[in-house]
Amino acid sequence: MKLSTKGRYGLRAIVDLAVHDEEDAVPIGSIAARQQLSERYLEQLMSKLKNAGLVASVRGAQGGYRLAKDAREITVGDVLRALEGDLNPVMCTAASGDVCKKEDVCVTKYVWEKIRKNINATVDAIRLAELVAESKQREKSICRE
Amino acid sequence: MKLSTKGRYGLRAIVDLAVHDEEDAVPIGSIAARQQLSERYLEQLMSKLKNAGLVASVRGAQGGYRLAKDAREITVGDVLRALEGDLNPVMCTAASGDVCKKEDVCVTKYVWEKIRKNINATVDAIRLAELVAESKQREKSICRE
DNA sequence: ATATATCCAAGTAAAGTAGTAGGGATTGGC
DNA sequence: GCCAATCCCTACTACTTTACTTGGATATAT
Repeated sequence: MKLSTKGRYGLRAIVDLAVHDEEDAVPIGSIAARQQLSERYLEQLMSKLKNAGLVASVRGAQGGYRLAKDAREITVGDVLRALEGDLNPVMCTAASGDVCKKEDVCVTKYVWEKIRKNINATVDAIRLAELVAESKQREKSICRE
Repeated sequence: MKLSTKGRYGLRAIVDLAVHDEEDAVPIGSIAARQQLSERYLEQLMSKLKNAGLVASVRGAQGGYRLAKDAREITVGDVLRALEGDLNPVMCTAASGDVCKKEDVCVTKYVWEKIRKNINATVDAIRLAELVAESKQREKSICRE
């Protein structure tokens, strides 16, 4: 019942990107340096975020990434699902594909369904913009001295 | 972000035990047969439930397991934590041990904390007795013909 | 051109999962 | 007392997943 590094690193990365998303595109290298992540690994995570339409890339020199939409329009749920796949504690409640055959007999399904809904509602209620605001706030308070 | 078979099988097993918990202790073999689980594997799960004080064992012939307390006093949270350990999406919010050093800088911690609280609140709100009642209900409706 | 970037596809060591296997300890019924 | 049923405990193992690393190809500002 753990989130993998994909979700953990990836969320930190997109928050970092959003914080530094001004005129210029933000290269992976600078995010990796600030967040102390492997550059090559982060590359793969950004690729997932791009495929999900959350970030856009600018290739070539002076290239990098920027948010594909406003930080207020991106939820933590969007980010985590892009990185981790379905946020679903057990497969038998999965939206897609092979559903459990014993579903009318199985009482525990009710439990998994409830957990699934709660997790998704929780992460969908948090917007990237909130984390960005909080992050900028902290940065400021550290630099005040 | 998946629950392992420990949690999935174990919850089914303790519900089954609770349903059949009358005069006699219920042996692992009969639970395994009804739930179609490996007897030897289930043994390990029952051992965890026992260590957590949720079930009690009766050794020797005609032995088996029974609930250590009333099904109304056992929550799904108790069961899942006994089987899976902390229901915690990331370690840095763990109650015990090595806490993340960057906790005052890290905005994502807020997210993990929120998920953790929600998951635990969800599973703590479901009592074993509810699942037992539901399970008996279904059994009855199947046997009615 | 060249340096700076993203992009794409494999490969890999370490850890975790889902069991299996072997044997020991208890106890009810004969 | 003996046997069968049962729980108990520890190890082992095949498989899968994770968390990267590696090697290169492609695009573009200067």
